[in-house]
Amino acid sequence: MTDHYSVSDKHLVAVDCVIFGYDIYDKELKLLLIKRKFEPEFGKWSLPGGFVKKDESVSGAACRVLYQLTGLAELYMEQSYTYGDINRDTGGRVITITHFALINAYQLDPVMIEASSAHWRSISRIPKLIFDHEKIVKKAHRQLIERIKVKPVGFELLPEKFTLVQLQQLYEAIYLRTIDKRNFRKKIISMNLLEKLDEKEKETSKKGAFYYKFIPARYDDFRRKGFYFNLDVQ
Amino acid sequence: MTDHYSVSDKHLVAVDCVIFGYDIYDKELKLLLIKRKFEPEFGKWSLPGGFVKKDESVSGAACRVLYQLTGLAELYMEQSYTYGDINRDTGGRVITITHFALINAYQLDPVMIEASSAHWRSISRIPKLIFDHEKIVKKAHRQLIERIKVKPVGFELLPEKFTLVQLQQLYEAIYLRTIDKRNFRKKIISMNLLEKLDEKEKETSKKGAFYYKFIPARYDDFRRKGFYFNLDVQ
DNA sequence: CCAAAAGTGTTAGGCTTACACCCATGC
DNA sequence: GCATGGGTGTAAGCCTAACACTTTTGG
Repeated sequence: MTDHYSVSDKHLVAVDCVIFGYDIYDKELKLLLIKRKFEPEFGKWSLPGGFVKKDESVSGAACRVLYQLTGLAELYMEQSYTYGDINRDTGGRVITITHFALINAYQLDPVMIEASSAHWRSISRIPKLIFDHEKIVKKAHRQLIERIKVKPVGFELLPEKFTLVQLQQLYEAIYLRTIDKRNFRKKIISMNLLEKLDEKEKETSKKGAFYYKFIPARYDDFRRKGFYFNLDVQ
Repeated sequence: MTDHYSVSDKHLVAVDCVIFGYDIYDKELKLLLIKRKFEPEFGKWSLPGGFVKKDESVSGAACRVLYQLTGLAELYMEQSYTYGDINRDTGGRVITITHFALINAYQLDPVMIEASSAHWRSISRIPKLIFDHEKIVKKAHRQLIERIKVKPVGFELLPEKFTLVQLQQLYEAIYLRTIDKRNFRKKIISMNLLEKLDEKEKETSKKGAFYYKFIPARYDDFRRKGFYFNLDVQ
């Protein structure tokens, strides 16, 4: 009998990463983009990516790409979608499994970023990207919006200590709309997942705003009891 | 400079299809499974699948697999998830992009099914499947549940004319729980997407139940006006 | 006339939304 | 003392969930 495995076509398989970051100072959701370092499309803006190797899993490849770019392991990462059109990459037939990652921009080593010629670009001012990368970004952003509504992943984008104002601004930056302050606070506080610290953030106001921190263990506990996170608020 | 494309590893890439069907008579959600026709795992239960060829897109490959198995084109199909662990397939390193499809089991040619040694199996009595196919099925089923809550795709699984009782039973079969009859009817009727026919289904009751049909054009119209489908009901 | 399935409304409570003023402090 | 941003409560309305009886008709 024929060996279906050995007679079948093989393909280049890549991973591309939509890396989201957030800047509490200019209050914008950002993407980590690179200038492509090889042909075709040398020097053009692109998502960070790489080919999947023989001896690594697809998610392993995504982690490697992230690690090589940022020096960070253990980031929040999720598979987004797989793009497999024949001519999506002008350099050859490449199937790409895209992922999105959330990183706290403050953990990031600026030297590393510089070395990779990577740059943060605001989600609302994305430059022209190669291939189908703009479509990939749009889809990942829609998925991020759905995700932060129902899973406490927004904290991955913030420093460990943050104010409620900062948390709300993060959600506004992702949703790309404003949120009612009182409704937002009521909802997040009522979930009982935050610890209010005694310390205040005093850079942005005279009165100062209390810092909070997210308690992952409490979320895990509540989840086991059937609780659902929800920050879908007007 | 090195050509990153030509020096990179290539992989076998497959598609696997989780094909959902529904039987209005035994009121169960079913999966179309096949007995594998080559080694390894010859003769074992498996999802229908196939390798992606050089000259076809990933979604094209999924359509081909579906068409070869069922003779049907233009089915509802959606990409589910990509599985890329190194040893997930014992026959070799294969990355698979899974899809789920919804088919109206009555359109299906039984001869075709027979020829492919395919069989419908109830979702609640899935046999042991090869590789990671059980995990694939679970994820696809969860995605189907989320999808039919917010998109009118359930009608793909029913004949063109159906009763409200049948529609509710379909939702119950997918959700794997009961739904309150009055709440369900109120909600689906209030969406104004169904046309009530004059004709009655009289096989299952003496009184008979009115047939309805789904009006896709009305859904498209409402969607454009910002309406959201929702059948997440208790 | 009776068994079997179809069909129908109402109410209570919870959740979402909308909305405006006081507080604390540095300058 | 005033400008700036932080922080707080309530009421209306909508949506969801719970719940039981009547209708129709073939046999």
